[in-house]
Amino acid sequence: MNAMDVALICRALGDSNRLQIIQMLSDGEKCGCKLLEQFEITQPTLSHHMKILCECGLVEARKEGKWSHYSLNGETLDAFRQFVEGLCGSCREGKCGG
Amino acid sequence: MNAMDVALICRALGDSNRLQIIQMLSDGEKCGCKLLEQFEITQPTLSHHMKILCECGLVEARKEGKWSHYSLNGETLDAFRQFVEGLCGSCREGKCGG
DNA sequence: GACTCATATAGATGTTTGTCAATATGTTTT
DNA sequence: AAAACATATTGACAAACATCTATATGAGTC
Repeated sequence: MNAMDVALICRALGDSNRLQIIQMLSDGEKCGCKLLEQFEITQPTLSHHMKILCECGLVEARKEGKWSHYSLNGETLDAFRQFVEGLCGSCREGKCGG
Repeated sequence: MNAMDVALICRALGDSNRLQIIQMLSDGEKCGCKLLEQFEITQPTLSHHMKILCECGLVEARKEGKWSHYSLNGETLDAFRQFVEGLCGSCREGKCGG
């Protein structure tokens, strides 16, 4: 995963609503209407957020009839985790402050 | 670390220049002028980016004479890593797609 | 004290972004 | 077929943002 992919993911996670969506999805697949219930946003806004989350690869959409089921993409998430761990690894070598 | 802190960090990392700065700092403390050399941006712009990185807690500034030395804040970074790992953990329990 | 260097702040500007209302698409139900 | 439901798209708009120029602050040097 290159730096541009990471930046894209971070930009996606940089919105509180989207971060909350990710947290909800970490508990398992959810359909759009279930997600919508938890927010004070309109349906088009949720749709917009889901598009951004899908485009950066964090979320996958599964169409089933009129429903869209969203779930985390474990591979992307894991690659992202590895990137963050890489940064932390340097700290353990004493290269960071604190 | 609560969700708002994480969102703030992600917003900071969501800019390619700032992400690159973080990567450079993961190799050890650097002063502002050294960082500036690596980018095609003006000094005020770098200063702005450093402020954002400091405000979210990812970076610490150490003043020494006329120089500012910047380094990663290992604690914040580690807390952030833990948050991301938490999301991944759910995936390992089979709650994610892919 | 004047000059240079490193950094910060202020103000301006064009771009991106989060949001909404309106509408479209496609599916299920009656 | 019509109505209801879930989602996506379009267009508009205000707020946030990245960037610049100009200027200020403050430290070292001549």
